[in-house]
Amino acid sequence: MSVTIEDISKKLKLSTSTVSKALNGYKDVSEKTRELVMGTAKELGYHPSAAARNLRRQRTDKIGFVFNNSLMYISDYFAEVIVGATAAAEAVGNNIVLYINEGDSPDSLIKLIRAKEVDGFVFVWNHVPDQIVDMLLDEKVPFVILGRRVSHPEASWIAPDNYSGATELMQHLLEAGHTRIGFTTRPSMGHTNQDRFDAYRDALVQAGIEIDEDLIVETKIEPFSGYHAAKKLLDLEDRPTAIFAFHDYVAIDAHQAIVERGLKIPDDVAIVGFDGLSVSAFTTPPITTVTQPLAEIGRESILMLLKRIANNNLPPIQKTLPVELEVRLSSQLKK
Amino acid sequence: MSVTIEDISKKLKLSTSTVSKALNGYKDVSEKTRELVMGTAKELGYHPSAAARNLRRQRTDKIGFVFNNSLMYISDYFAEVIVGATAAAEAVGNNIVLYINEGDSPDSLIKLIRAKEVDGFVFVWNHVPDQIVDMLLDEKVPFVILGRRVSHPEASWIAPDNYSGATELMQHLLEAGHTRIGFTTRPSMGHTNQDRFDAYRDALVQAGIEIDEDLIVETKIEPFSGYHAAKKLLDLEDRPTAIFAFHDYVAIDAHQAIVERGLKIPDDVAIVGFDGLSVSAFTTPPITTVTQPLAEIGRESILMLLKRIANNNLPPIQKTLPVELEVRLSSQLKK
DNA sequence: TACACTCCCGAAATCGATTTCGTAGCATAT
DNA sequence: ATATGCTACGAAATCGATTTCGGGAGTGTA
Repeated sequence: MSVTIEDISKKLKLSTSTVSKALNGYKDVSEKTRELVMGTAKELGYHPSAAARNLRRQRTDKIGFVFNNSLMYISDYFAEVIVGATAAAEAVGNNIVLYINEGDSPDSLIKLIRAKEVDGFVFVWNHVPDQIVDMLLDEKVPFVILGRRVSHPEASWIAPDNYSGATELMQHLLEAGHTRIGFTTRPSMGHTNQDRFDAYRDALVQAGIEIDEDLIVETKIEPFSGYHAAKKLLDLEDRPTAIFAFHDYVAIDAHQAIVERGLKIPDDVAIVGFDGLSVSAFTTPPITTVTQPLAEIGRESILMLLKRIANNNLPPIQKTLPVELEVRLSSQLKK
Repeated sequence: MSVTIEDISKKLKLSTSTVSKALNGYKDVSEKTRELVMGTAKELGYHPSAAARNLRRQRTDKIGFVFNNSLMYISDYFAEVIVGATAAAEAVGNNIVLYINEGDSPDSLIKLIRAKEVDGFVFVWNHVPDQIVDMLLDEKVPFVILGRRVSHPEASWIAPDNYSGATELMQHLLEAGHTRIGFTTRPSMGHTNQDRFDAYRDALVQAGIEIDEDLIVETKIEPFSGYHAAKKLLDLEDRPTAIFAFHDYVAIDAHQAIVERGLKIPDDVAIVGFDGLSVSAFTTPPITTVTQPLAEIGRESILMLLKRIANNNLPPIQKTLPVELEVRLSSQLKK
């Protein structure tokens, strides 16, 4: 049996009320008793039962981190985010509970909410369906969406500045003299994809280059999808001299396709990715990308969520974080 | 206010006892009332309060997953493990709570134990100090160490078969005709390192090749450490024709050093890694490695832990999992 | 009729903390 | 002397479930 508050109270011949108040910094406890209580608490190795606290205070000091199975494909993204988030949470005595949840069924989420397993959620998702956002707002559960902005005006989110990142990438490619730039996209245009595509299109238009629909190819969210997309681009009669893969993993796939064709990177085809996954630095040549402050995003998501937990009636917080162009060999200037 | 068991009992004019028993499958409830209770529970959207259950049942159905900061360096290892583990845990209604904890101070662990935040721990650590193992055994907390075997006979662990994996790697290199094989090691020899090194040494001895101490170089657990180690090897007068990096990240570092020297992989220097991190497939050429069934390790660690939670007096479980040699271009046969 | 035995159900204790409210004891003001 | 205020503490309610124990109603047996 573990040490409870009662053990302390009996030993000191005090009431449990007083002991609890002494431990929790209430003012109606004399300095002398407080020291006594603190002392014996440490001496006995007392730590309050989480369950009892949770039940009484109706909060858990736990935060749910919700992933979907794409976790495995973005593991280093995840790892950095989680490190930042965990540190921020632990600093204020909170813990992080992991959930893997596919977006299509809100049932298990509802269960978590009803059971009060956590005080709030951070979604590290490619896509949080509107249905779920509505449900969460309905249930008045504090939540923050990480890595992706959503349309609902009442939702809080924190996301990288995809548009300006993609603009920098395009600027970089245009300055290098590329005029035919391929773009890989996703079948369903989420905001992330849309923003990066908008930047692609706008940059071309501003440079006076006409959009060639042939240069825009679809990739699915599955292995080798970027590989096939790149092949399609390389098969074009008027082959692009650069490929803007909208995600580092797609860039790595494309890299492979290019190498297999016997083409040189960046001389024959330059390639750039997005998101700053660490793997993009390990290819030969390493791939130019746009990096995000991942640990900071993780940290910030926790801080945002804690604010909402403290007061869920605050206006939603929506943050766009600056990104940074990281030029690597895969897109070196043409001479 | 959320729906409690009392709401159901009032609506049906039953006692809370009966409602609880109906929901939890007790036999002393008639089939009729059970259906009634189940029905209105669903109708009202009832889910039992986690805190109340935990308090009364003295268990949380939560498992603590403890990492240290190296998490960032082994993110895809982590990701696969966690996916397997989470799936296994959710299948039996358990959840996973993440903790990042440096091995040196057991204080925060003690707090978690005393507060009964979780029912047990899985340590995904490079190194769990004996001090902590002893403490956990003392406190009778169920725990499993993942990815690394430990000396203490009472500890449960699950780890890859490092010795036979490294043996296969060495066999592969020896068959390719290599006789001078460099090995990168760690300053403090843990079991993992030791097993891989033993296999290295034994394979050489069996092949009648003398151990050359110059070919064994140290790496620290920090970025670029493998890079420097490889350079040291390449600087030798009688340069090795192959490098056995004891970890994929070290292999990637070494890869870079070799490329910078203008040497060709595998013609001038072959290279092999260990652990099957997915990044090792993305280099050019991709790096030969030994893969582990990571998702299974994650899953298995949960099952082992659950057994210990059910009965912590069981004899410890210690599992070695088979690994698989994955030959890639970085060590292709010499002609 | 008496007794034993099942089948269902409810009262109440319990898990371990937090928090409200009341008050004894003492000092100070009127 | 009475009123007022302040400090420091304790009694008891409370959070929401689980679980033990006891017993009424109904059936079967001697």
